[in-house]
Amino acid sequence: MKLPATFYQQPDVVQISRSLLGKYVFTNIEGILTSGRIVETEAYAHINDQACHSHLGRFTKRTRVMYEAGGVAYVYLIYGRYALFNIITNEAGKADAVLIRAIEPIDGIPEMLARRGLTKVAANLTAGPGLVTQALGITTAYYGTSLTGDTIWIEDQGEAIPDELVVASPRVGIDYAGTDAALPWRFRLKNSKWTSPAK
DNA sequence: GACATGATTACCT
DNA sequence: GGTAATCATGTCG
Repeated sequence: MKLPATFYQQPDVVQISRSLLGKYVFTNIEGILTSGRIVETEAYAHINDQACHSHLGRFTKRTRVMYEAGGVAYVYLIYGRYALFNIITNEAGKADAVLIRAIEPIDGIPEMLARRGLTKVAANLTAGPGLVTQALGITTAYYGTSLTGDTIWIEDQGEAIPDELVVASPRVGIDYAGTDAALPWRFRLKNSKWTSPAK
């Protein structure tokens, strides 16, 4: 079941971030179908969150797509090397986002290995936001792609993650955000070997 | 138009 | 555990 636009347009980005655990992200890029079970996410809120790129209503070429209605991809390049994949949520103008940090590889594993330049499946295949995009074939060319189309989408396969399997902790790599860096907006599946190693 | 830097990862010691 | 790689974006002039 492909998640509909209404799922992404709910108002609470932290709640969406939490509920994306156990969902499946698919890409159909260059004729190759790949997918993975989402095991780690982070929430970024437009309001009261200095770590969010849209903080204080910044509206630039990069953040433009964040202001669209929930259900589009926000992809950008970090450190000149890695594309990071975010899902825009909330209604148009609210500019909330969820970063996909790690997945458990499911479909198209040989293709994901090839894209990563690896020969066998290991924990580092998709454990990290820059690695997920490499494995799935997502690049900045997919900036603004609708998640209700047939290129990148998310499916609910009926799996519900109980609260005791969810670990909430501070987000990674945003020390510059001051007190907001302590918000427990990173969600991981407990005991999953596919979550990212970064603290 | 110049310049500093980051939602990171890989490889070296 | 330390650090180099590498470039689009944002900020300042």
